[in-house]
Amino acid sequence: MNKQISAKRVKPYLWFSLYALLENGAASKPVRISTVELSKILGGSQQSASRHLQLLEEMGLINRSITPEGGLVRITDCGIAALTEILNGLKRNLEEDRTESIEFQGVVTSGLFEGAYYISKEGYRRQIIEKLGFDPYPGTLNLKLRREDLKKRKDLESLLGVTIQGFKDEERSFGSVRCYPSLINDQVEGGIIIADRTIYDESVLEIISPIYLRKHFSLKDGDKLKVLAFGYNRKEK
Amino acid sequence: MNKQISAKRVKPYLWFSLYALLENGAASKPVRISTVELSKILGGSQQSASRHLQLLEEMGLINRSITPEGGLVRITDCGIAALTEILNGLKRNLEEDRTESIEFQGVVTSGLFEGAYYISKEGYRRQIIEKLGFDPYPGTLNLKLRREDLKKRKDLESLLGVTIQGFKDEERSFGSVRCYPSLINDQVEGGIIIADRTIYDESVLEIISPIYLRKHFSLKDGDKLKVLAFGYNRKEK
DNA sequence: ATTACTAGCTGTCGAGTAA
DNA sequence: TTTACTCGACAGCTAGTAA
Repeated sequence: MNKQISAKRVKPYLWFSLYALLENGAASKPVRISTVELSKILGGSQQSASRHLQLLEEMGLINRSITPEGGLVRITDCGIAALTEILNGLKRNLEEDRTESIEFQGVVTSGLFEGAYYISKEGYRRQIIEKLGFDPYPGTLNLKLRREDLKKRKDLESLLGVTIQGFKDEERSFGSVRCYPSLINDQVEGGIIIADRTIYDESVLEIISPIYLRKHFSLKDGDKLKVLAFGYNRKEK
Repeated sequence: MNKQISAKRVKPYLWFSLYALLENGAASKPVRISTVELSKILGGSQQSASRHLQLLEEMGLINRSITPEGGLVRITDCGIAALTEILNGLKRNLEEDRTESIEFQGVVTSGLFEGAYYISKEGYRRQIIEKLGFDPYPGTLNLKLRREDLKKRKDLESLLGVTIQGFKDEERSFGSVRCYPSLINDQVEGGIIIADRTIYDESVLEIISPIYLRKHFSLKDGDKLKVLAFGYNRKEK
């Protein structure tokens, strides 16, 4: 992903051309589409379709390789971002409040063993009991996500979770974190913790649970684990 | 909702103006917004914003009442439809496969007592046992939805459910139906049946369950019932 | 068959301005 | 302050055509 082009910077007519490509499956894989075909879809001329493709490519929103049988077009990550921006805007404003679940898979890794310190703070613990409905084991399990699940983490963060308020004790202050109720390996309840200012990289999920997960599932570093997280769309009415 | 204007007929630049209005909360309630304010949001001139509003109104996508303090703008059902069309397109193509839950509330009504006939057909029963995981009580419960839940029914239908295939017996043929696994009154598992060619009006949900719900909850016609239905976004990858 | 250039047309934009 | 008109400028469109 190069320079991020906000969807707002993409002119409306080009955005709709990009959308037409999306509708024709150019998101995940390159798609064979001629300028004549695209013009039919857009309801314009072949010349305009051609120009749109040139401009979209120039802006880095699509990749193409042109052959005599028609161009091979694929939307870039940057293009997907421009589309997703509008998707999120529409969802925010049009969708009812619903719960959604997102499934993650990853492998167990060792963290910095700081989790225990934070979780055992009464300020956090009390809220977890109250809002998540369980008394957390004093420690967190770190899950390194598969590459293909990185995008899902962003999806999860775009959902509403349970907010655990920050607080102060004698020594220092602790920031707010969000928590998404989760089901671990289809079996154990728990939660995913997302700190608003995280010290972890985005490919690691921090998991809490009422029980000691490493022991319960006999987990060693590198073992696979599945986590099903729940969040809400935000309500706007 | 008058003549249905497909989002495809709305010119890109007008669609984006409509989207800007949505982002500013003009979906559910009228919103006070002057042409100067709108022009700032759109990054254009006051004159263009004014023209866009005129055109959107002409097309029936918004309603306005103009006052000296700035116009009061509300997006019409038709306008919402034009926005939703794009939302659904984006969702279909960008979203991962996730389960979503939708909650319905309604009151128990008497149906035509045909449910028992259909459910007891082995062709349906076997599939329900296999795909839903329970042996259905031979009958359906009809739930008359609240007005505000009618839209949710469409949301539910836009999700993927479990398909119960049609079949033939000696006498006649039976059509396919879709079923959405559900939780009734937070307690009993069951499913919502949506026939592809329904004889019921859209404000009535047909519910199946392994138990006789009327007896279990001591239900009389007019009693309230809550149903939480689960469906999947369609996968496109 | 393709894509994409040039030329000329059309429609959108925005400054000025009226109501 | 508003909204919205007129009209000159030009962005984006299409037809014709080249490669």
